[in-house]
Amino acid sequence: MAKADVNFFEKVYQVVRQIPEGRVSSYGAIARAIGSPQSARMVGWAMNASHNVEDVPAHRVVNRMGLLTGKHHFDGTNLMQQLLENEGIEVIENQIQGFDEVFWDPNQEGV
DNA sequence: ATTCTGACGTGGG
DNA sequence: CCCCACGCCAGAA
Repeated sequence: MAKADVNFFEKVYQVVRQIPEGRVSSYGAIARAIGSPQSARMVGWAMNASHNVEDVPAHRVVNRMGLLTGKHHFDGTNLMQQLLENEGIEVIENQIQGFDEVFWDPNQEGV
Protein backbone atom coordinates (compact mmCIF):
# COMPACT_ATOMS: atom_id res chain seq x y z
CA MET A 1 0.00 0.00 0.00
CA ALA A 2 1.00 3.58 -0.21
CA LYS A 3 2.94 2.72 -3.32
CA ALA A 4 1.52 5.52 -5.33
CA ASP A 5 0.36 7.82 -2.58
CA VAL A 6 2.26 10.61 -4.22
CA ASN A 7 -0.18 10.96 -7.04
CA PHE A 8 -1.31 14.07 -8.77
CA PHE A 9 -4.07 14.13 -6.18
CA GLU A 10 -1.75 13.97 -3.20
CA LYS A 11 -0.12 17.15 -4.34
CA VAL A 12 -3.47 18.82 -4.61
CA TYR A 13 -4.49 17.54 -1.20
CA GLN A 14 -1.43 19.00 0.45
CA VAL A 15 -2.04 22.37 -1.13
CA VAL A 16 -5.73 22.43 -0.33
CA ARG A 17 -4.97 21.34 3.21
CA GLN A 18 -2.86 24.47 3.58
CA ILE A 19 -5.84 26.67 2.89
CA PRO A 20 -6.51 28.62 6.11
CA GLU A 21 -9.98 28.92 7.53
CA GLY A 22 -12.11 31.68 6.13
CA ARG A 23 -10.10 31.61 2.93
CA VAL A 24 -10.72 30.04 -0.45
CA SER A 25 -8.58 29.03 -3.39
CA SER A 26 -9.12 28.40 -7.07
CA TYR A 27 -8.41 25.27 -9.10
CA GLY A 28 -6.12 27.14 -11.41
CA ALA A 29 -4.08 28.51 -8.51
CA ILE A 30 -3.66 25.04 -7.08
CA ALA A 31 -2.92 23.55 -10.45
CA ARG A 32 -0.16 26.09 -10.83
CA ALA A 33 1.12 25.34 -7.34
CA ILE A 34 1.61 21.71 -8.20
CA GLY A 35 3.34 22.55 -11.43
CA SER A 36 0.47 22.07 -13.86
CA PRO A 37 -1.16 25.46 -14.44
CA GLN A 38 -2.92 24.07 -17.46
CA SER A 39 -4.34 21.06 -15.73
CA ALA A 40 -6.82 22.88 -13.56
CA ARG A 41 -9.34 20.23 -14.57
CA MET A 42 -7.30 17.57 -12.83
CA VAL A 43 -7.39 19.61 -9.65
CA GLY A 44 -11.15 19.40 -9.59
CA TRP A 45 -10.91 15.75 -10.45
CA ALA A 46 -8.52 15.19 -7.60
CA MET A 47 -11.08 16.76 -5.32
CA ASN A 48 -13.47 14.05 -6.31
CA ALA A 49 -10.99 11.57 -4.93
CA SER A 50 -10.65 13.84 -1.93
CA HIS A 51 -13.84 12.25 -0.70
CA ASN A 52 -11.54 9.65 0.73
CA VAL A 53 -9.56 12.30 2.56
CA GLU A 54 -11.08 14.31 5.36
CA ASP A 55 -8.20 16.73 5.58
CA VAL A 56 -9.10 18.15 2.22
CA PRO A 57 -11.58 21.02 2.56
CA ALA A 58 -12.81 20.84 -1.01
CA HIS A 59 -15.56 23.27 -0.11
CA ARG A 60 -12.83 25.91 0.15
CA VAL A 61 -11.87 25.34 -3.43
CA VAL A 62 -13.83 27.11 -6.12
CA ASN A 63 -13.25 28.08 -9.70
CA ARG A 64 -11.44 31.26 -10.61
CA MET A 65 -14.73 33.14 -10.72
CA GLY A 66 -15.37 32.46 -7.04
CA LEU A 67 -18.34 30.36 -8.00
CA LEU A 68 -19.15 27.20 -6.07
CA THR A 69 -19.07 25.07 -9.18
CA GLY A 70 -18.50 21.87 -7.24
CA LYS A 71 -21.15 22.40 -4.61
CA HIS A 72 -23.24 19.94 -6.53
CA HIS A 73 -20.82 17.20 -5.67
CA PHE A 74 -21.26 17.62 -1.95
CA ASP A 75 -23.59 15.63 0.19
CA GLY A 76 -26.41 18.12 0.10
CA THR A 77 -27.18 20.99 -2.20
CA ASN A 78 -26.13 23.95 -0.11
CA LEU A 79 -23.70 22.10 2.14
CA MET A 80 -20.70 23.71 0.49
CA GLN A 81 -22.19 27.14 0.90
CA GLN A 82 -23.05 26.44 4.52
CA LEU A 83 -19.49 25.44 5.27
CA LEU A 84 -18.11 28.59 3.66
CA GLU A 85 -20.56 30.83 5.47
CA ASN A 86 -19.65 29.00 8.64
CA GLU A 87 -16.11 30.24 8.16
CA GLY A 88 -17.22 33.81 7.70
CA ILE A 89 -17.40 33.76 3.94
CA GLU A 90 -20.49 35.29 2.45
CA VAL A 91 -21.90 33.26 -0.38
CA ILE A 92 -24.88 34.28 -2.44
CA GLU A 93 -26.29 32.09 -5.19
CA ASN A 94 -23.14 29.97 -5.18
CA GLN A 95 -21.16 33.15 -5.67
CA ILE A 96 -18.56 34.11 -3.07
CA GLN A 97 -18.88 37.73 -2.01
CA GLY A 98 -15.57 39.54 -1.81
CA PHE A 99 -13.87 36.59 -3.42
CA ASP A 100 -10.87 38.80 -4.01
CA GLU A 101 -10.58 39.33 -0.25
CA VAL A 102 -10.96 35.73 0.81
CA PHE A 103 -8.93 34.36 -2.05
CA TRP A 104 -5.81 32.57 -0.82
CA ASP A 105 -2.99 31.80 -3.19
CA PRO A 106 -1.06 28.57 -2.47
CA ASN A 107 1.99 30.22 -3.98
CA GLN A 108 1.76 32.87 -1.30
CA GLU A 109 1.72 30.34 1.50
CA GLY A 110 5.13 31.59 2.51
CA VAL A 111 3.86 35.13 2.97
C1' DA B 1 -7.68 -1.51 -25.62
C1' DT B 2 -10.57 2.54 -26.84
C1' DT B 3 -13.70 6.30 -25.87
C1' DC B 4 -15.63 10.01 -23.05
C1' DT B 5 -16.39 12.60 -19.63
C1' DG B 6 -14.93 15.81 -15.94
C1' DA B 7 -15.66 20.42 -9.52
C1' DC B 8 -11.14 24.76 -15.25
C1' DG B 9 -8.54 28.03 -17.61
C1' DT B 10 -6.98 30.63 -21.42
C1' DG B 11 -7.17 32.25 -26.09
C1' DG B 12 -9.33 33.54 -30.34
C1' DG B 13 -13.20 35.40 -33.33
C1' DC C 1 -17.80 42.74 -24.90
C1' DC C 2 -19.72 38.09 -25.53
C1' DC C 3 -19.56 33.40 -27.30
C1' DC C 4 -17.01 29.25 -28.93
C1' DA C 5 -13.36 26.03 -29.06
C1' DC C 6 -9.17 23.98 -27.49
C1' DG C 7 -5.84 22.10 -24.25
C1' DC C 8 -4.61 19.17 -19.92
C1' DC C 9 -4.35 14.50 -17.49
C1' DA C 10 -6.45 10.90 -15.42
C1' DG C 11 -10.06 7.72 -14.12
C1' DA C 12 -14.35 5.09 -15.34
C1' DA C 13 -17.54 2.64 -18.67
